[in-house]
Amino acid sequence: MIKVSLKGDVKEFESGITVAEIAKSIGAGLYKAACAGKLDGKVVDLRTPVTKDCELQILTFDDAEGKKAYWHTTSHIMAQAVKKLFPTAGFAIGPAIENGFYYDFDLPRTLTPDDMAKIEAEMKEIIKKDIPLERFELDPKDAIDLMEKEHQKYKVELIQEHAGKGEKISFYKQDDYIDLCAGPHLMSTGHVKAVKLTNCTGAYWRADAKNKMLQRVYGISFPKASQLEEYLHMIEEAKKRDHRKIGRDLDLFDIYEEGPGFPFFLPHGMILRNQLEQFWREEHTKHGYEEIRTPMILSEELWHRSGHWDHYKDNMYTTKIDGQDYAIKPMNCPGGMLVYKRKPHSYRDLPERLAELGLVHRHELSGTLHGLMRVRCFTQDDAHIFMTPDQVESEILGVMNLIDSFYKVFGFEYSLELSTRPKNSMGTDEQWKMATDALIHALKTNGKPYEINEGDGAFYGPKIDFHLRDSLGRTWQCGTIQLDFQMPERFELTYTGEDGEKHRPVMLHRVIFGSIERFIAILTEHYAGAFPIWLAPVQAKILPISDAMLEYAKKVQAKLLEGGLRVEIDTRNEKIGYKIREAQLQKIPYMLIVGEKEMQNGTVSVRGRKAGDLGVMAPDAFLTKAMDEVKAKSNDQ
RNA sequence: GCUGGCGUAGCUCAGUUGGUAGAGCAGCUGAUUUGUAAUCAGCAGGUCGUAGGUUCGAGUCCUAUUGCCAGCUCCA
Repeated sequence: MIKVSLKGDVKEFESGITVAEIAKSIGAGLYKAACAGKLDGKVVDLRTPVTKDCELQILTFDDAEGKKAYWHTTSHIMAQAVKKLFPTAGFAIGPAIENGFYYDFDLPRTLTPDDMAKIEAEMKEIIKKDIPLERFELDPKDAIDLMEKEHQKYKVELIQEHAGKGEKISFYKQDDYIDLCAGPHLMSTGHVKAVKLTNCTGAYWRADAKNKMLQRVYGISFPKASQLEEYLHMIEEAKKRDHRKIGRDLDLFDIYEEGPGFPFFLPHGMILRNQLEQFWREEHTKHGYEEIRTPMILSEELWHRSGHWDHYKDNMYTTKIDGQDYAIKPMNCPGGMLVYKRKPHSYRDLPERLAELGLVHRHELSGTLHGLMRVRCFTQDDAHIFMTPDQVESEILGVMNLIDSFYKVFGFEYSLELSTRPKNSMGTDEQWKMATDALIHALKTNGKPYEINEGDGAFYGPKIDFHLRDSLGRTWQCGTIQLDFQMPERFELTYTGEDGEKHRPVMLHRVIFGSIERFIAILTEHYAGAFPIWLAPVQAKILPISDAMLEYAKKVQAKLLEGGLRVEIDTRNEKIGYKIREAQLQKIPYMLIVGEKEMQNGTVSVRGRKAGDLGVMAPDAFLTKAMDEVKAKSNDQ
């Protein structure tokens, strides 16, 4: 007999009893809901025998790991359905992802929406039949034989990779469908309830464009039909937040066919942008930065010197002037180098923090363009910090704090990633080690958790990236801090030290918004277009009830404009309900309704876009309230 | 760039087996002068992404091209 502790409740079982059987002994409901087990903190398959005293947790769909097993099983059900419809199908990989699962198939023809419906119907059949998933293990050699017999070349390739580890290879079998898989899985297909295939696209085997393109089918499943409906509803809601749609609707920005990847900023978008830039300038001035602006077109020779030509020329636009070769800047750094070199520097001048809102152009692949999130021309809120080696850490920490303070203003969550030396890079191992160690040390001092992306650094140095999470759960790289020992070398930057000798400064590239364009896109989706009052293009709209109040409305507007508020009047001959509806749809923070009563009393009736009717007040009182909120950058409107 | 889907009025979309385009909203005009999310009526608006081809005839079928969308890849 063995003792198993379940949420602190200790029970005795026969040694060798499986996790699933333990779940069953507790109740049929739990058995049906069970997705996997957690044995002494380790996730295990439900079929795992328990042979010693332990602590056990039965994982269900409500647990992250359970959800994964649930979705992964659904992906196997999809594969079984595909095998029935396409007996010669090749199977690559089919993991659970953040929301649902996918499976990559090698099929004789491309799938149509009609096929998707058929696969879905077949999956429902398989679920109805409640086919048990059986787990078995083979030696690597036998595993390869089995998959070769099944004509599964991708699986053979996967097993060959695992073979070296000398472990047994596990499989799961449902009827005639056998799949290589580590698990864990549900006990049978009937435990999966509501299923929906959501998308079908191409994807390369091992994500390499040189390999064959497979067909990736995405789907999601839930234990209850209502949960599936809720999920689909949430997706619909998220779509309404799409910055491309809101951008057009609110007159913020747009992209036209005439300039793929080159966005236009419309009047309201320009106000938003200018507010962000103003905030940015104020903060940078406070933190000891000096703003510069460098030219957009510079000679090709400069880009050879900087190393961009060798490492980045495929993404660069070029032009000829008077027969000479020039390039349009894809980054601001070389210009910054020239500015640093304008005069001799003393160690007393350092750090020199040169900031630049620099418009850069990069030739991105056409298929990667996405609204303002990914464009071919964008403004980096760049800065290059030149410093002595012993200033490196405090400068990095200073930038990390500055970034943190910016993101807090918008209420953003972010995660940190450290990217190390890529294959195609400049500099010596020693320099890279020094730079990477400096970043790691700063990260440790800063104390926030971070992930490491091996080989994902810039060609001139390692970096710390700041990833913001958007309303759809996608993460976008915004802020980045990149340490650079190369550029100062290449441009022969120097400063005179305390010892009177020439020294090489260290340089830091950094951005906070990353790209103003991308940041505005994320903001637009984050707020669903309802920007806090300090950013709102129109902060208040005066809605006269009839033409008789127009004169009074203009007086109120003049007063508020005078006070620094962005105010418009809806002068149209429409009913008040209509004007309110329009202002609401335009997400204007405050509506000021003026009718007979307000005109006589010299007041305005204030309506908040979220709060509704806020009562009557004098224009001055409203102005004070609104301007206080602007100043506080509050998001309470 | 690759794979697949799509491209009709400013926006959202109809358009039947190929027989030379239609609605709602927005716009304009008129009436209405209105109290917290859509007043009524009229008018105007499109060489159906572009270029070829098939056909007596193409928004509809074929080819190419371009843009958009989803994903791969890439990255701020």
